[in-house]
Amino acid sequence: MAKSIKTEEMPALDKTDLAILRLLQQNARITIKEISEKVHLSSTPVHERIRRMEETGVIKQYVTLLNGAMLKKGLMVICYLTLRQHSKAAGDKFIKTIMQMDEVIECLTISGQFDFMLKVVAENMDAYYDFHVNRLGQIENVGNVQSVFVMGVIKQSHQLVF
Amino acid sequence: MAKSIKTEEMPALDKTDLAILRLLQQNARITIKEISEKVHLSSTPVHERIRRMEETGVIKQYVTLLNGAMLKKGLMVICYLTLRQHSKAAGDKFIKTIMQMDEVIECLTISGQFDFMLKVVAENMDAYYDFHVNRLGQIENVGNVQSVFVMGVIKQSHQLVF
DNA sequence: ACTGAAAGACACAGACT
DNA sequence: AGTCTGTGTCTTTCAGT
Repeated sequence: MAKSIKTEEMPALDKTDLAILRLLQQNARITIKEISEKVHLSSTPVHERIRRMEETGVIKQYVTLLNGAMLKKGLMVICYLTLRQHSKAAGDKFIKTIMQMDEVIECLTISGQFDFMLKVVAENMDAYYDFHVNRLGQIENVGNVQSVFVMGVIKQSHQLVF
Repeated sequence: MAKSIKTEEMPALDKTDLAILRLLQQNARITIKEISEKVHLSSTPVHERIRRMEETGVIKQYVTLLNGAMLKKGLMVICYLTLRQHSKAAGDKFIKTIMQMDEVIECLTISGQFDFMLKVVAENMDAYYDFHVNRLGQIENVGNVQSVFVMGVIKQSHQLVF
């Protein structure tokens, strides 16, 4: 008999797993040896636990965060928009287009008066204006668009395990 | 004699630096050896370039992205708020409080009708309600608060170098 | 599920071009 | 600014508890 359907397969993480995740969250390039010392285990079980968490999908990705201002990506804009029609096909087409846009580093579907929230990076205001008019504006089915400019980044954490 | 003051020290990144960043962005745990092979260099200059980019701050941090749904952090909320007074002291006090709140994984100062945009993670709606009333609501100087619920994450990229 | 040992791979520093 | 080479350290596998 089949097990009950779950949205996410839960691999039952223990305290050691969470301790390992806490360390990896803060520094993805930490060595397994250093983790082992901090969680008071030899490197073998730490290695195996990380491998398991990568496989089950608890660990999604190891990424490097870069300084936008030093890479000509100093402007960040939050961009809200509605679609004119909300059919599955229309939504999928919009999503497919957004996925290919490198400047769009985040896209969320949200509650409220707008359908989507985009986080867009650009070199400056001219570049953003170009994106707004010539790239967003070219997508069919896009209704209202509203831009909110980010004046400062106070906090940016990626820690889901405290 | 002192050098002229710059907001960001520009280390003049060349194509090789950008290629290295592109690889590190996608996988922070990639080995230097593997990078060297892909950029057609020996490991010594790659090692030195990475060290320099870490030091100058182009590389900010290596982080591990985890699956929120598997860690009882399935709910994401965008929370907008205004402060009642906008003095430097009042703002700093608010920021200090936000910094200590683990559930707040992002905080931006924004243009428009609100002062701040917060990204908050919670286990479920009850937990978020508790955060809203007992944690945010307890901070003095907070004026209007508006919550927008994230229904789906379409895209989440951290790539500033394409 | 863990330890400890051992082999292989890698990082890192030095000498040199 | 790069290659090559050596040494020490880390990863990864395996036998054993």
